[in-house]
Amino acid sequence: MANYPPFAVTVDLVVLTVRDGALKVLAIRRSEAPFKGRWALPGGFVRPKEDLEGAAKRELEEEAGLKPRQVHLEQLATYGAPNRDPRMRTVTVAYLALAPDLPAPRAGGDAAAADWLAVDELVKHRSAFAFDHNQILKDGLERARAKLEYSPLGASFCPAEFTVADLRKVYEIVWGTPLDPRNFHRKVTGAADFLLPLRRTRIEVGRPAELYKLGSARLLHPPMLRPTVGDIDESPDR
Amino acid sequence: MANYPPFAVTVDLVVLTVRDGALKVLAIRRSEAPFKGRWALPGGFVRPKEDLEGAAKRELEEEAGLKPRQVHLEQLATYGAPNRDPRMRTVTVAYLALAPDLPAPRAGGDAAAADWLAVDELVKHRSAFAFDHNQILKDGLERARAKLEYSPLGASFCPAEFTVADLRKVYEIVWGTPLDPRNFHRKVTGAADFLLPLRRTRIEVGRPAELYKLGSARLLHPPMLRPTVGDIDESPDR
DNA sequence: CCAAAAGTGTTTACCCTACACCCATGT
DNA sequence: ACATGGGTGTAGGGTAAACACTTTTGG
Repeated sequence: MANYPPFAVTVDLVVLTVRDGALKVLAIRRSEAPFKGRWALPGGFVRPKEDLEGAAKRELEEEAGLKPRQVHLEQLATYGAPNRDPRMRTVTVAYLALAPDLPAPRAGGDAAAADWLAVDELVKHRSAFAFDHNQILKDGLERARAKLEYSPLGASFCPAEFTVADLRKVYEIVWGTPLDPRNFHRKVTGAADFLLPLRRTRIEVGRPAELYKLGSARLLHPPMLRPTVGDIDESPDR
Repeated sequence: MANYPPFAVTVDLVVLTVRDGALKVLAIRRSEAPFKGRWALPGGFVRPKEDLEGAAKRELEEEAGLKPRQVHLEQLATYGAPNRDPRMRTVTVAYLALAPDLPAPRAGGDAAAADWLAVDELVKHRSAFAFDHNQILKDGLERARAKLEYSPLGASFCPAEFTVADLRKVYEIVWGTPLDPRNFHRKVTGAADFLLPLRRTRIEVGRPAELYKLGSARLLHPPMLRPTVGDIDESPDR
């Protein structure tokens, strides 16, 4: 017990939001070596008397200016390859955060620049985050996409009051696939305790849309299924 | 960078198997303070040049006598409450392992006694594992139960060659609920690439059963749904 | 022949997809 | 009136639950 190998423990955050019609991830431009000048996920050391989720919430405030209240936060996975940080032996506990499109201060406490990067662009250009953050982002995206199917998590991207169309756009953007508005509507309004109607409407264009807030259900049952991409015809062109 | 709070990093294992018609978890009797004499999950420190999964595999061999080859192993979650170990600040990365009922050596390298404990009994008696291992076990059970629905993971509890009835018993034991043998049969044999028939049979009692090995599918589609426990009638008695 | 378990067929209900259609607003 | 999106109805196909029934062995 007296002796054990010492590790540095950090938390890293995959903070996702839907903004300008695209799925975006919060990234920090590194101002120090290693990987100076490269993008990285926000994160930092866990303090001696802080629990892991507490550290994640603190970083969320410090680096993203986001109040944990408004954000869904869950543990994603832990990464600890011996050489993931060239400076020292580090284990990082990654958290996934889903935030509505708030007018949040972009850069946090640190001097480094922070920005929302479009996930599609990152994937197209093979990203190039520092450390193993490409993998962490990939795992976070997959978790978020999978969870939309059976959880009320999509609403975490919406403001407190939203319309069915707002929610549908979140699904379409996160999944990158169009959904039938009519079937989507029936599905989410039909699920017990999933959406709570506010008996008010909001007008944008066309018929006013009913406003909802999230209900008490923690599961969407039956689940919303992602359209199977290559079910019969794999090639979209031609 | 020069200075950071040092942590001890450990891996803990939730090793599940089906044995004597019950779901069992591998437990170690602690021979040292704290929690001396109490049951705990097997685990240990991660070594300086070892990655996390490597550490989990090493513990699997050392403490359970299980070759990682025969076992499904996946990361479960990470636990790092500041006081989870009274001796020092420790973060543990928990792994979930699913093993067939091998004639495995019970006790491993350590002097401490190891045994398979029935999960039902533990839950009934409010367990009482050391540290936060009750929570870790609970999370591991939930993960295992959920994954049976949509993955070929149930077969990890079976030997390399098994019958549909073998697999069904795994599901029934892990979920604690009876399943219709006929619908189960149709479902698992109907899913593409899920089971590979070996064109041989095995005789126990009654009509010989076809032998199968696991196919290449990594997903069971459509999923096998757990019977909803309290769908209408919550009380089983009366 | 009977018991026991393996495996098939059939019925019914539900859910999903697709799309026709109506509704409520702004211009 | 018409454009625009919000929302409902409905027909067809597929999957699941329940259970009758047939098959293949051992006693």
